[in-house]
Amino acid sequence: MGVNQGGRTRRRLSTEERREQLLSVGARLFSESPYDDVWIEQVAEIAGVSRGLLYHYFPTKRDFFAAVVERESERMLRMTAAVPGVPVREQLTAGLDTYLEYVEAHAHGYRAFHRADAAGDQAVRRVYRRALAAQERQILAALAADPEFGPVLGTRPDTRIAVRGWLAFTTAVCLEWLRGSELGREQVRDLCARALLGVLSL
Amino acid sequence: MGVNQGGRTRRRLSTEERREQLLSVGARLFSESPYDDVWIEQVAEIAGVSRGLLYHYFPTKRDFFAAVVERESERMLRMTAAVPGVPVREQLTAGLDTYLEYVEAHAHGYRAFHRADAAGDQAVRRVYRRALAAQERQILAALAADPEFGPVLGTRPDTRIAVRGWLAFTTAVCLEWLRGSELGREQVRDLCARALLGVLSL
DNA sequence: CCGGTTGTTGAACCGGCGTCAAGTAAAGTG
DNA sequence: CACTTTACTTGACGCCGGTTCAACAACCGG
Repeated sequence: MGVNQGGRTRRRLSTEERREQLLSVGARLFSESPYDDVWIEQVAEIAGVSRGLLYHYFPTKRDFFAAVVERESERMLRMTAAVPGVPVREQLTAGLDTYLEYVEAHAHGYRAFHRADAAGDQAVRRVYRRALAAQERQILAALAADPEFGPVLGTRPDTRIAVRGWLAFTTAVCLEWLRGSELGREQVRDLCARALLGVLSL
Repeated sequence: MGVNQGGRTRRRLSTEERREQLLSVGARLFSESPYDDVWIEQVAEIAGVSRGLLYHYFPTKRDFFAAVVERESERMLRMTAAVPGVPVREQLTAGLDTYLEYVEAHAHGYRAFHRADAAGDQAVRRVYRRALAAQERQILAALAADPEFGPVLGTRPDTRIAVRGWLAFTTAVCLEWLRGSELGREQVRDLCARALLGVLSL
């Protein structure tokens, strides 16, 4: 009694702490294995907690996954907020630098986040799409505000899709980078920057 | 007796026909719902067949999904085979045209195929990655054979990653295109072509 | 030290996957 | 028209992971 399977005495955390811990474990597991290879029991065991507790914090496994994705998307958006007033060509390099910094620092969460693209159900997808749309909006706004790009691109209908595609490009490159890392951060940054300018080529 | 739930008399197909039919139904369902929202029973019912028969053709649900993905990847590679000798700038437009033709004609399969990216287990992922690697190889070979691109790009380490990223770009744009289709096929083609040339910009 | 609040447990339930044995009937073969 | 072959059905069962819920125990105020 009073002990769990690890042999340590049970610790009672605050709701916030426990929630955070569970999401953290989830991010790690979901980054390593696809959705249905992640056992709810596995999450509980690693967290040193019972299966039932997870269902106290999250209604279903999917909601749990959605929460992991949402937490990561919030963190990502917070870190990559645009700096208004600066020309796109400069802002791009700086923005990509912080983005890549985030990717390196939260590789697990980043991978888990991008699993929501194809793996999730409607609810998970909605969270994912909202995050993507926010990034997209951020970029489009920065482009529109720039005297070099704004006037030209505003009139073209494919600008939005191009930006969305570029996000997919960047994501794929980053995931590949995390995987093998045959490239340095600067190379990745320059490649992605070149890609955006190329896609929008005038 | 002698009738299944649809009320029609049972039809006996050849192994190949039945297999093809099941994969076809699978492609449709997997394109509409994520992996675990697709019941094996649902597939059987739509095919007008018993649950047991599916397990006669495919050992497990995952093998079934893997077979759907593989079938689609084969079809895709068959249709987008490169034409040697032709300069990349010309080949690119033609190749993208057939690719987009494939995407439109087999939208279900295309979507189902790209679910394997994040949804599948190891076996499914392997099939997916093999298909992607084949496309990548195809493009790299075409680039290497071209007098304009070959000599320059062969020396750069980021060419492979750039191509992989471009595939992600193209995929994202196509999925978006299928979804809302605010763009015409020519626009999508030109956008993707511009993207590749831009990424490889010298 | 006691009682209430609340984080937490353990076990049972449910529903889909996967198995199997025994059979049914549609096509080919003579 | 028998006879064989084999695609296909049926239904029952075990298993396993997601999900539920009543009871428990750790902390806190009095």
